[in-house]
Amino acid sequence: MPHTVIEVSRSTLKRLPLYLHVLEDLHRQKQEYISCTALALKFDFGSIQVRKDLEVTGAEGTAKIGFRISDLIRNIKTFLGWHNVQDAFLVGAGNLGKALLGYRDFDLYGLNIVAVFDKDPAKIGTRIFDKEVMPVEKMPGLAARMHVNIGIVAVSAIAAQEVVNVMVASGIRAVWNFAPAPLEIPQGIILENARLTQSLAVLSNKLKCLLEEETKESVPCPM
Amino acid sequence: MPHTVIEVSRSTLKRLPLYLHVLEDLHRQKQEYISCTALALKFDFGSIQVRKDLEVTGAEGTAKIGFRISDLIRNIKTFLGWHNVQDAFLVGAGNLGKALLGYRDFDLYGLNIVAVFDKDPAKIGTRIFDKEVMPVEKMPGLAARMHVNIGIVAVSAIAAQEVVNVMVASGIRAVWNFAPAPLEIPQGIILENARLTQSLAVLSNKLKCLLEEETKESVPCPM
DNA sequence: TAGATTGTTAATCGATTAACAATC
DNA sequence: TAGATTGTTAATCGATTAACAATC
Repeated sequence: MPHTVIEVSRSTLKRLPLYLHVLEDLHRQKQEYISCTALALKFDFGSIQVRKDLEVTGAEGTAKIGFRISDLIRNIKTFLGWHNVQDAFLVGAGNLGKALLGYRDFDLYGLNIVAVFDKDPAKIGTRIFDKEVMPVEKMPGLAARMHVNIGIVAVSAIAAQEVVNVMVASGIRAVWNFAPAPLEIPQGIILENARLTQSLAVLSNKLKCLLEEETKESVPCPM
Repeated sequence: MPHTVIEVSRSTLKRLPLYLHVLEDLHRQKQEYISCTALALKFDFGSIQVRKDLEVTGAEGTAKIGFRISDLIRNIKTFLGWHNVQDAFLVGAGNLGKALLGYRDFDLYGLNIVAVFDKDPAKIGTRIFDKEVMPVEKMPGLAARMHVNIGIVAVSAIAAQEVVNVMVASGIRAVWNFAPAPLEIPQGIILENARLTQSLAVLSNKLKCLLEEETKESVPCPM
């Protein structure tokens, strides 16, 4: 049987964790089934979209009843690869790095930060959430030994490219970048930007529009 | 002259800060002009898209030369509303809250965190980056007095809805949410989710695909 | 002038939405 | 049975890409 390529849009991929959060919540409340219609009510998009999205994970529902919540959770997690927890290296022991280390739920999302690195000699050797901060030079050796695939960049924009270069040289396959800088990576390495300023840009523009509308008695904002 | 509505896609809005980062970098290096072609090289999308995006900000270039960098920076910032810095309240003095407070560049992006709130009595009264943590109950009074429009939610998923309710009651117009929970807000209030798990989902799925490709000798990943 | 680049209009592509038969 | 919901195919909508004239 030929394994067909499942084409998934970035948009769908981004909505799946939203469903997951709600589903896990309902699961804790001992609810067993949910329909797309009911699930869609939690969001500002329709039930057809929810059904389409769930379809890609291979979830199957029953007419009139809906989907078994435990099945959906399992399907989404498997689809995202969150069942096999991946080890990750974090570079940057600043405020953001600390926040990421302190986020206890990452293991639920398939991520396990196993080591922290920094360039600052003052930080090296200190412990953050029970993890020792190590010099960046130690990354290549450790990456190879521990078979780590994911690297998290939590340094300044200026330092980011250099960090990524070390990561790539260390054999890291996927980079999660929190620095507000465009990074250059070789073909075959995955780069995902978690840029806060993108989200802030959307917020700012909408707010600007809203405030202008009020003061200037101008045209309505497209919201 | 009739003020026409400028329809801007969310995608364009999200790319604008990317351009801005690069442009500010070039500006620091005293470069004066740049063409769309040159700017596009920094990203994994084409020059036509860059030109289209810049168009919405009202930027004007000259053939053969390109765009004046200082003009572009001004146009983008104005378009996003980042020239008029907005005051914001931050709720949640945990690790993420601290990281956000410590991010010194927010004022460049039109955001100025003026106060921090928390529910935890142990945190109230302490100082983080020179800002005193106050009880959430004080928010409504302060919001009205200080005319604060933006509220930043940096609390757990369970506490998030409650926090937003207080924000809305306080007269907050735009909510920037970092909690992994779908929030209900009344019409007319802006909600923007900065969810890390969305970004992580994309990364995880790509990595899963990459790793499966290697082991199973299966079909290539759509990257 | 020649060639690169802008500005704008048209074509393509993909994602969202709608429609409807099948099913429990 | 009737009605709600799934699963799937078709239509619409919007964003990206291409094409090309205008311009410096």
